[in-house]
Amino acid sequence: MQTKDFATTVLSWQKQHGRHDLPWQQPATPYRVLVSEIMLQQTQVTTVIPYFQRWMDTFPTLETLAQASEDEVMALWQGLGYYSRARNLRKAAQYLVQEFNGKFPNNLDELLSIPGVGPYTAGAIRSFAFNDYGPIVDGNVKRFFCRLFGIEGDTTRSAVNKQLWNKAADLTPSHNNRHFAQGLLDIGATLCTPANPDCARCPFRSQCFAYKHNMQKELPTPKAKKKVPVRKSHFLLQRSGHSIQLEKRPQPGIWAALWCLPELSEAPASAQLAAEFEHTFSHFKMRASIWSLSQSEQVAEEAPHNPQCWVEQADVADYGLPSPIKKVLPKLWEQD
DNA sequence: CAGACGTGGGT
DNA sequence: TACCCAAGTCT
Repeated sequence: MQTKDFATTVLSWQKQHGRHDLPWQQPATPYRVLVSEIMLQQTQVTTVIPYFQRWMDTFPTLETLAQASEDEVMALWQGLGYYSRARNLRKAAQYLVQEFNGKFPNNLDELLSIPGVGPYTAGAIRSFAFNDYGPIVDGNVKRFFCRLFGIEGDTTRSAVNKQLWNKAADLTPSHNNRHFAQGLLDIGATLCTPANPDCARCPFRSQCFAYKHNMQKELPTPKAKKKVPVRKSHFLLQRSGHSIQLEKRPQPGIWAALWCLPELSEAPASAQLAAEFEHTFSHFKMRASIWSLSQSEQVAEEAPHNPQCWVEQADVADYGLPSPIKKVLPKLWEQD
């Protein structure tokens, strides 16, 4: 298929059936595109929308973000996951203000030098913000291309990945990139879905390898699934009046830079079990116990390596907490 | 290269 | 329920 034919079909479909009312599309300024693309990494559109709105209300410009504290940023990002994105987004704003005088570069190499911006996001910024040639390969495009062209094999393998990027580079037009990129994503997100793709409405049906060979379920090649290990975690509940003790999580590691109950290396000798929870991450399952010490034992703690603080119940919302911790907090406040 | 890195929606 | 996996990047 020729580049022009492919692009023409995508653009035509996009105009009629694509998404035109996503919050970050109007207006698609470089800053708004950057924020949305970082938020959308491995995260669904419906989850991102309220976070994006709150973010823009709080940090309307690159400069306001560059001046924000890490804690402010983490508090706004709490619940969205992959928190390095939030730390990097703040660094990105500072970097762009310092090194580029707050004006976004539009070439690939300089975009790739921005913290948290990889090949996909760099291409997305070029396409969405500058309407320039900017090939993108994300999960949607991978799925669409693997089916359309009959590309087999684990898409995380470098050879397969390279093949997909070469396809994208070839098929991406030199005009109308904003609508082309959106069309590519929308075809993947609304037609060429992981389960039960809507082939009947697909403009590429007649050329699709997977449709022709009835291999929609086999393509893209499913990843080998690994089972996640279980790790035991212990947290310390210390209360004083209406306040609770929090500790800033170290970096690197899970929940880095969030505030959390202090984590212990093992269960305390004489302590009361205040609560338990299980939380499954992408790569392990946490089985957590929360321990409260009696009044007399409360001071007996080693010098903390991480910042600690006491927070009033009413002020907890100002702190970025891990989701399962935030969920268990009401149960903890009820206790004596 | 393989693993770390979160959470919630959809089936 | 359990499992897949989402507009990926960094180390």
